[in-house]
Amino acid sequence: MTDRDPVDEHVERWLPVVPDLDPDIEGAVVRMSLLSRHLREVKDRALAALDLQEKEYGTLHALAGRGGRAAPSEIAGDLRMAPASITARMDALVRRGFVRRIPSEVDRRRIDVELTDAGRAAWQRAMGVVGDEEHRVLGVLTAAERRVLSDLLRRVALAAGSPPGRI
Amino acid sequence: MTDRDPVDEHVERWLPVVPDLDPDIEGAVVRMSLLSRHLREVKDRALAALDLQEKEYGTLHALAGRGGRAAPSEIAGDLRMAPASITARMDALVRRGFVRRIPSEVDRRRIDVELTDAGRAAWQRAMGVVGDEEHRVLGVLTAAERRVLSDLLRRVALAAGSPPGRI
DNA sequence: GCCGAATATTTCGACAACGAATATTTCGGC
DNA sequence: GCCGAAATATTCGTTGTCGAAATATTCGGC
Repeated sequence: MTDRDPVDEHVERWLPVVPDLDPDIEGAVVRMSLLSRHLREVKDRALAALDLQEKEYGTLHALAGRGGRAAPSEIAGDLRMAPASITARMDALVRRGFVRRIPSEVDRRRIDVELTDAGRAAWQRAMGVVGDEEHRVLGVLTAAERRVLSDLLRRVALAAGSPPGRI
Repeated sequence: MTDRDPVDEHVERWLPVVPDLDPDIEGAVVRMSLLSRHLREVKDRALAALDLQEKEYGTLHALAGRGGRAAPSEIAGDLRMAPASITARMDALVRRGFVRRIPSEVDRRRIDVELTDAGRAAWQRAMGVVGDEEHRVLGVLTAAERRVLSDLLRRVALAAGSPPGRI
């Protein structure tokens, strides 16, 4: 069968003291958390070769997902962050020349953000790197297994009612 | 079959612009991240009824997992945090009377932290709440499906080489 | 037309985590 | 026994995020 991982040892250590601990629930919960963190870290390291931080890429990606132009509050919703936090992120991207601010013509409360050509180019370069990392980590499973995994997670997510966002 | 979730719409929106996007990989990655976040939030809300923050519970839990007494650096490793960050967490728990600092007899560089009776009681009360939330969220899957999910995640985690920790 | 409520962004203050630097102690080689 | 290297917890300065307040604008009712 498959090997044991650190989470198995964690569960084994806890079972005596918490008899009603479900190893599969605990295992799934802890592994999801660890894997999400791990993925963020490997993406960050891979993106460093392109002189881009994971959070910069995430912001560019969300903006590209809105067609390259959006309101800051829309980006905040997509990234599940507070609107106030977007200001600093956009400031940094503006400084790097990846984004420009454009006051909306129709609603002068809004100050849209827009990808520059350099920003779009950086995003496109980085997208491959991020995809490769995801593929590399999930690549130990067969395509069929990945389908099973994704389907199981979808059912949990639907029941949990986790709100949309985090593109 | 099962319903669609927001991640499906996200993937559908991106597929035209990124043709080589694998819906199952993207789906699994995004859902793991969203679910981990969601679990942390529901735990935090549930623990609020016990006047405990999720991070306080996590620290108490890690300490209990070490038998109720440990070095700060050990707790930092278990929680995958920087040792420097543990100082403030323990300060707060000491203020609440859940933890006390005890200079080690054998190695005077170490200042062990130890659960008080009140700390152990708070942890035990909270443990049930956290377990219930995990069970509630993962409960939409059958026991056999949870086993499949946990096994798939173990294989990914093993291949990714995600280091131990985060009890 | 005007006024209050709602909306959108930004600023501000607080907080948590980090890395680097610091102080103290232990360990190993001589 | 002693000295430099390693280890341990802490302090300090920086960064990133948040919620609340501030500012500017739009909308709806009258």
